[in-house]
Amino acid sequence: MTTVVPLIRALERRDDLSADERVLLEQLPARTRKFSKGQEMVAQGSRPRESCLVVSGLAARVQHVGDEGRRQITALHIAGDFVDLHSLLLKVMDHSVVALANCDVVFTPHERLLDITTRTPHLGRLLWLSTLIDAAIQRAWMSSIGRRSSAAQLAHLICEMYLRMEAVGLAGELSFDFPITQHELGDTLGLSTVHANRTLQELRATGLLKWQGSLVTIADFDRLAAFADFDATYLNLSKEPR
Amino acid sequence: MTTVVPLIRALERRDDLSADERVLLEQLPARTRKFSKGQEMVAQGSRPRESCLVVSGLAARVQHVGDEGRRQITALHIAGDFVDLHSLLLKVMDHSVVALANCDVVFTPHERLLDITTRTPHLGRLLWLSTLIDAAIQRAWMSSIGRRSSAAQLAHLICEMYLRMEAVGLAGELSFDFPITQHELGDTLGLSTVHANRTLQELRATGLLKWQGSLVTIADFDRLAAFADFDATYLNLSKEPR
DNA sequence: CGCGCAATTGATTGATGTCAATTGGAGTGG
DNA sequence: CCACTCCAATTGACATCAATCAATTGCGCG
Repeated sequence: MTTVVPLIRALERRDDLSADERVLLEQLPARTRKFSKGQEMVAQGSRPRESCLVVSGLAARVQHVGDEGRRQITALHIAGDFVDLHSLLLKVMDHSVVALANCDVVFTPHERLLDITTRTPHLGRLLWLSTLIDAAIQRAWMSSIGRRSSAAQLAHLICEMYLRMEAVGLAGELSFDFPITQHELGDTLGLSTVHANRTLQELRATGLLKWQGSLVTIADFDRLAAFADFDATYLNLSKEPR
Repeated sequence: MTTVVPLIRALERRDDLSADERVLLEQLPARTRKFSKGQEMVAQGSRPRESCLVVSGLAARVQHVGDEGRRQITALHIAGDFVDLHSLLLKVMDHSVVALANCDVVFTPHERLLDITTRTPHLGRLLWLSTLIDAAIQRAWMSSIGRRSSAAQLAHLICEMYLRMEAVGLAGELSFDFPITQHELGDTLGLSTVHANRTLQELRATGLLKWQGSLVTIADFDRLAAFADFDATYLNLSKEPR
């Protein structure tokens, strides 16, 4: 099952795995499904019996607000991200998961994951950790939405996505593919589409980054990070015993 | 150790505990400390060796943004909330925890908690669950900050806090004690103090709630919830096998 | 009584949303 | 290859919302 390789790599970024643990993960039943741009992979209000992992593409957690079609994207997920471990214990989805680009996604039954947490508590903790990192990212976003200027907020997001992409080998020389629509960008920043567009133009005008098609290129990471008041601690990209 | 009673009650709200599990929890070493309003109980950037649980009072997770003293409150915690399980695996705090009112807080060593996750995976999952619920609340807040009008956002917060207080027996007849400053309220809603004040007045003017001193009284929960577009699913207040 | 902090107010500026076009580019059928 | 369609990106004008600045009021407490 090469499909779980991204997961193994993702967990190993945070802590060492024993050979046994790696085997356990490789033995996970993995049902691969493809989703095309715009498709919903997990529905708000549903009670999933499997959790899913993004193997390639870009997925978003989406929450619908009010009855006028407003929505907020509360997380973005790339290859190696366990998008939906939350439903393992939360049972009822409080949000939906949508493909923003074509995605390959692997589904694994809840009972097998629970089994892993029982048999190897350390692996269980690493899964737990993965959801804790999601939560840390959510806090960072919350602070961004609430307290940063729209330009700084966008810059912050770009710094984060670059480092996350870079960590899984998806980034080039200060550049990465970010196939997100300005409408969707607005939904993640808590801005209208029009303002998302203007914010993006403002950031381009500073010369700190280029954004052509879906390719984002950072001119100077340190200056961009300074502009965004970005501190990567919350991404937990370093390896520690957990 | 009667100090962990709030924790046991909190976990039991979500799933049944066996007698053994209850004993394990009761045997947790519990160092009780008092914090007065404004005091910091966990510092951003630190590496705690204990996790803490609020026994009484009101605590907030705070994130500092930029260098002009801006800050965002990313969570509020009341009696029975395990405020700082996050540091158990995250290691470095990405936020600090502050007392908004005088608090009694219990600290438990990380190694004992890790030990529990190893010995009783089910209890480990319930601790995990507690952080997942925190994350679900964070998502709801994110959607509120990003997509709701300030009045609806405040109404949403009130609905949430009422149900949470009610669940631990801290609410009266549609009322509860909410000792939060308008400045702090602004920091949780992502608004300036002045605007927090005006939003509060606006909500008072609708007649949906009263707020005298620190006592919040909801006139009509259903209408308030409708106004706020509030759906309690994310609070996971029902009991399920996890 | 007076200090100090929280709450409140008014005036003004700045940021963001909304509405309504227009432009641009990719894909499609002729 | 061209006309056409669709959707994303962009623009301008305008209306609202929210931040800021600067007082002022209210209240608990020594």
